[in-house]
Amino acid sequence: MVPQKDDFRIGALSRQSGVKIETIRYYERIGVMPPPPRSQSGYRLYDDSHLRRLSFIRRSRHLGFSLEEIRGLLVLVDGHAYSCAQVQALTQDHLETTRRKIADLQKLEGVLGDMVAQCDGGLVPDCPVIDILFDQKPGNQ
Amino acid sequence: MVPQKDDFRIGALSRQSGVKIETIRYYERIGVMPPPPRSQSGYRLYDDSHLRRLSFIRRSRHLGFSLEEIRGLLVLVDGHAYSCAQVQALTQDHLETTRRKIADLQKLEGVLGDMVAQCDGGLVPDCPVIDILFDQKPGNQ
DNA sequence: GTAAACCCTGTAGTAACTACAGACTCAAGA
DNA sequence: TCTTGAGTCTGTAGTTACTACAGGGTTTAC
Repeated sequence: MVPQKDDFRIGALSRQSGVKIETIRYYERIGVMPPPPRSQSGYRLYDDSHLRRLSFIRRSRHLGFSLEEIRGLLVLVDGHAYSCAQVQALTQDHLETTRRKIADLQKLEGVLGDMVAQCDGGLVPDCPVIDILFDQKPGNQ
Repeated sequence: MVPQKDDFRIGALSRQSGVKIETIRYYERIGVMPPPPRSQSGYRLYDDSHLRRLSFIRRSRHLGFSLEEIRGLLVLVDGHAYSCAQVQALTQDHLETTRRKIADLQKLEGVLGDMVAQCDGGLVPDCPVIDILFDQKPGNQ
């Protein structure tokens, strides 16, 4: 492929996409980014389609999709065979996972909040938080 | 140390604590669990103090404390030099981190929910979720 | 021409585990 | 007592998603 005016190297792609150079190379290695053409000196040459794909990956990562989930989405898109139903199902799954994580964290928050509330912040080596973690609740002694 | 009646081996500790054998050995390797005495044949021998410490670690992990945070707590406890104020501060930090995670996930939930809501689940290769991820919002074309 | 920035591949590290492999030990049953 | 399977050991490597070099080649700006 002859270098084109709109080709850019990995540093430029990194700056434009907000994804680190090393991460871009990692994505290529694990296959979610296609290997781009190279210059005579071996430099990777990217065009706008790569930038769009990388931005897709980045947005999806920011939304908490795992790389494997992103790979699944990209397989659908690359094959031009996806249906809106398929994508919706994947996204719905992810949404439900997110909700479960929130619920788990909220339980945690509750427990932690209770623990902290039992602390009077004194200067003595005696603390209800430690007791709880050592399962030495006042009722257990 | 002469084997004592209340000594038990790693499998028993694993069953009693709910922490896997390999994880126990990992905790020892990274220093949050002390190396226990050994039998003549080289088997690790644990007593109730180890079980208590491991349960502390497990509870803290379940509460989302990182191993490094747990290490910090254990340093305080081991030195018998902690104050309730120190522990409270660490726990409060952790509580605030948990709250931030919840907030982040709730934002995510909102975005994902909006995305899914735009899907009519059709059978055609045309999906607002994909468009959004490719930054091809209707208003961007 | 020079020096710094850029890029390459390969390797290894992070956090918190997890899973072998190969070899030794123990315990239960015959 | 012998046998066999379970238990344990150390060492190594893998998981996920990056991240950070090292050493060497290339490009760019002054």
